[in-house]
Amino acid sequence: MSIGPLSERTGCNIETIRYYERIGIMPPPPRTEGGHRVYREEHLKRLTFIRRSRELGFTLDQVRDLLLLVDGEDFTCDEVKTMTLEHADDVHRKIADLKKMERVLKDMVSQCNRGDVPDCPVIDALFQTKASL
Amino acid sequence: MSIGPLSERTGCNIETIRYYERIGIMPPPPRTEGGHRVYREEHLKRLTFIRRSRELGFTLDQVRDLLLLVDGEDFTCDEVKTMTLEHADDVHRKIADLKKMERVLKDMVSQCNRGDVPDCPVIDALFQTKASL
DNA sequence: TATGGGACCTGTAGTTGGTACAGGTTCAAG
DNA sequence: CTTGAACCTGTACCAACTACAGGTCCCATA
Repeated sequence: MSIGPLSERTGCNIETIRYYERIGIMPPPPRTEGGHRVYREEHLKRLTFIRRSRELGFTLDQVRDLLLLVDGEDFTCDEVKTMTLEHADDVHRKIADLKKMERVLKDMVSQCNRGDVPDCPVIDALFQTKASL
Repeated sequence: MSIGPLSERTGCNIETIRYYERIGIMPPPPRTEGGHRVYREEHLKRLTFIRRSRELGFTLDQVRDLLLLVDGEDFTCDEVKTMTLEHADDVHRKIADLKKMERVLKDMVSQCNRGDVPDCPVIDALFQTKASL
């Protein structure tokens, strides 16, 4: 399988696959005589793992750690669980922050009923420091 | 007021203030003979506006647009309202995405009760493509 | 077997929103 | 007048890709 099909089967951009190889989270595959990359099922599996982890918001550094555990085969379920829970906490905090933002934005907009006058409560609110965030 | 005090009063990093000037969202202030930047209340007000907008998750491009409206003084409340609502929608979508992530992460972890065995349902799940996201 | 064009190659630069120096100058207090 | 804190410019770096430019390879068709 060349890089195009791998890209299609994983939904991962070709440039991104090469990027992953460059930064060392995908192994350099064998090449044809002419220099084209040749992939096998193991590469597909690994790339799927990476994409799935990224979709779930793990950073590439976290993915690297997960892959170390996978590659070493000496990981414990507990280590993985800890990493995942820590990440879940991060996500949880982000959600809380965004909810605050959303509330403030909606509050500002709700002040705003006056059509096309130039006096704008949203702009006024943005000039206030730390009103309610 | 020099850049240090402006930084302290706005909570905005000195390097960031200079960066904002470089990209053109803060106006170049007058200088002392020796070349040090000298700020007045109007700069403080503008930088506060920028920081507040950033805190609420507006991108610098959006801030630029808001500032155009503010500077032109020909904006209508309606334009600002529209921009803010669009941004609020973005935030809302991000929250929804993160909630999905959180749910999947917690689901994966909940499979995981087995202490220190090497067989790990989280890792297994990461090898699965698009199980439930 | 020749050929055309799509797929592939490398290397570099750009994106967003800053941060982190290095190496030099200025300001102001004592 | 000295000294050291604050300031200056310019460049490089971060994540996680994306987007070229300019060149090469592969393989299906004629």
